[in-house]
Amino acid sequence: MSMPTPTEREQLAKAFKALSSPNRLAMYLDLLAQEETSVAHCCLGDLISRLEIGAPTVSHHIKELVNAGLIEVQRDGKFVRCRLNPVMRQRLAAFFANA
Amino acid sequence: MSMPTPTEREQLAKAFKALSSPNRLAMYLDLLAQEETSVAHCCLGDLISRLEIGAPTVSHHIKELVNAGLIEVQRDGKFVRCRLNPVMRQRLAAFFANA
DNA sequence: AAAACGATTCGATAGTTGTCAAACTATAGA
DNA sequence: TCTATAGTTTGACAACTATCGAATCGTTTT
Repeated sequence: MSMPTPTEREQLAKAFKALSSPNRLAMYLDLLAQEETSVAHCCLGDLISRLEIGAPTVSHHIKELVNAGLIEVQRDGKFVRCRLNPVMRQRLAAFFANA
Repeated sequence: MSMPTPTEREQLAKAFKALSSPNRLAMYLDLLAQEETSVAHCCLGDLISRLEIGAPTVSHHIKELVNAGLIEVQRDGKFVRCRLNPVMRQRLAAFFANA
């Protein structure tokens, strides 16, 4: 594989930082699982109840994941829907893929 | 893909944490590049001169990368040779791989 | 309009981490 | 054995971060 540019490197580091917090990784895994079972709807409340951390913390973590390009959010009435960003997922897969 | 166990999740978080520091990511990329060009020999001095950080810091980072299972080291006389751990690389590729 | 619900923002705090300088250990060569 | 080279350990510090409680905002429902 080709070496990332400095900018790409920063984005990678940012993504890894976002996934380095156990709770944020758990959130990412949660969304991954949602995707597999094709349950479309996943709002913050779901994450809050599954992980055992408060709403402000979840909100903060979501922002980090969005900022790292790992997930996307969309307001839908009272709720905020979350889903993985497939582009970033693909990029990370490519990063580790052998030769 | 199947969901990781809690233990696997911890290991993943640890690996991501290790790669979340820009300089550690740079070191990992450096070793990745070495691998592609099949230059066998890469000691800490090489990393110290390419990145612009002190020897103690590099030593510390190497320990983190080893501890996270991302690289392996081996003493060889005065030098410490570093290389990627292909098993972990494979696991991370699988983690992001689609379906 | 009022109440309820979901999510965000703000301040504060305890804990973590990247980095350095100085001192130290280990190996190789003269 | 002395010196130079490669790497490690220790102690310290500034910067960052995960988390919380309280207050706030936006939307829906009554």
